[in-house]
Amino acid sequence: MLTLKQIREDKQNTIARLAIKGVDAAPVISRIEAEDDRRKAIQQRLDSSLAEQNAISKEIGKMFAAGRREEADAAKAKVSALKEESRKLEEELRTATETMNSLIVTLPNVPAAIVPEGRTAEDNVVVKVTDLPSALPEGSLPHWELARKYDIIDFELGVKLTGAGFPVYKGQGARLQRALISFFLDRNTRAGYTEVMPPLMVNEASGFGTGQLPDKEGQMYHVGLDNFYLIPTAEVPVTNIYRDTIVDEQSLPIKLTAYTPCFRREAGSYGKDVRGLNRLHQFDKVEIVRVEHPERSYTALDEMVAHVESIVKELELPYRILRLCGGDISFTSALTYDFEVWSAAQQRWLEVSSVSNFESFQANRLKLRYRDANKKTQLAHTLNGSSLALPRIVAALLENNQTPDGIRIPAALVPFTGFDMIK
RNA sequence: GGAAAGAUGGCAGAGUGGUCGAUUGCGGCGGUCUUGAAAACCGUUGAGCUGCGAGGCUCCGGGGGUUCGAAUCCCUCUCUUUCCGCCA
Repeated sequence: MLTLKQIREDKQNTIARLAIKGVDAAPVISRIEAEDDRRKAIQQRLDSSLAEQNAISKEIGKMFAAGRREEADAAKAKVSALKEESRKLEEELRTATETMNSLIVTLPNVPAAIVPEGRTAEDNVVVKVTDLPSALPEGSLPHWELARKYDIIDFELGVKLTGAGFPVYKGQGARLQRALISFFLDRNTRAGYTEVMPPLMVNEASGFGTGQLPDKEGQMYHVGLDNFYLIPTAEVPVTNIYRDTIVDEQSLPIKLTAYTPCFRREAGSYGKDVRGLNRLHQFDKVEIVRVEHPERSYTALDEMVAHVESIVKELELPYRILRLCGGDISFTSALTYDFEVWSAAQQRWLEVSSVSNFESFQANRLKLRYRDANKKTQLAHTLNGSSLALPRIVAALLENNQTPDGIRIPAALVPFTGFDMIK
């Protein structure tokens, strides 16, 4: 969520830039300001009432000690009256605060200056694109047919065990999954990210911390008996490590990487988008997360993009990098780069990574702060990105590398798979 | 799953109804001493809201209650530890 300070002190700029996300923030901000003014006024009245109650209560203690019982009884009556008043004020304060907060959380993060205008994915800016390979030979297959041909991914078996979107990886297919996970973690730790292995279920507080709750409740699997949620991404447990914490300025940047399965209900998805590995309910992903000093978060974002790019290159996949436009960027992000790899058989781009700077938007909700040189606490900046998500990488590898002799494994991956062809 | 004990500041650990946002120790920071360091000594050291400021308010696991007054009493939830049971 945005900070009140940001909204009030940088009002015109906030309104102007939120317009890039297609949001008319002016009316909401006016209401926030009014509610905040009301809140402050009530709080002042409440505080002075409480201060008086505290003072009198202390006096009462002394009166009793001195045996002045009648004076004490009179004072008691006075505090009772004040208490009645403060109960009402507390109620008013609560409603004012709740109203204000419920308005603030409707505002998305302010996009960075270089976020392009636009409403749909069509308006995203292609920052970089590699050459596309020449068309695949006659008789080339999409990955779901290759998966069957080589018996490496069994979608029907997953339906039997669980349901659609829960594939079973077999033989070289299973080994390829494990190899990719190891490969990604290896490259991330080499780049200075510390590996963590977090829980795959989180409590409500963590869901709120990264903003999945309350809005996207329906997108997560919920374990009712214990009130836990299956994580939709490692971002949730890993970022929540820093919920309600104050870190030393010297400890920044904090760089973490985690492999986890991800669980998503994906309610409402259908058609070609969900074919094969394109969209699953359970999939594997390696994530990178950074906690940064505000002055360095955009440098960090560039580093992360360069890092992810280097991995995609090692996999020898054609790719492009997009800077998302105002309409396509997520609610919480200030600037996002998407990586897409080319699926030769499907003739379409597949998103495999999304790298974002949230500035202090997430940190404000998390209460993630650092102590600066003046010992003041400041909100840190958070960033994260996929490095990388497996299914669509696998889809592209299978399709792009198919040969009459089998599917070729890129050289960088061979040490991890232990084979160079899927046959 | 059953039983018992517990949750206090970065950590350890006092505090069972009033002057306690909290004794003390460790750690951290600043200083004295020293060529430098260590030791010793002195000082300082939680967070949030509000106010130009002085200051005021809130927070002792979460929520609720009793009381003029709650870290302290009551209810409830969560978690931790120990014992028993079960178990990869």
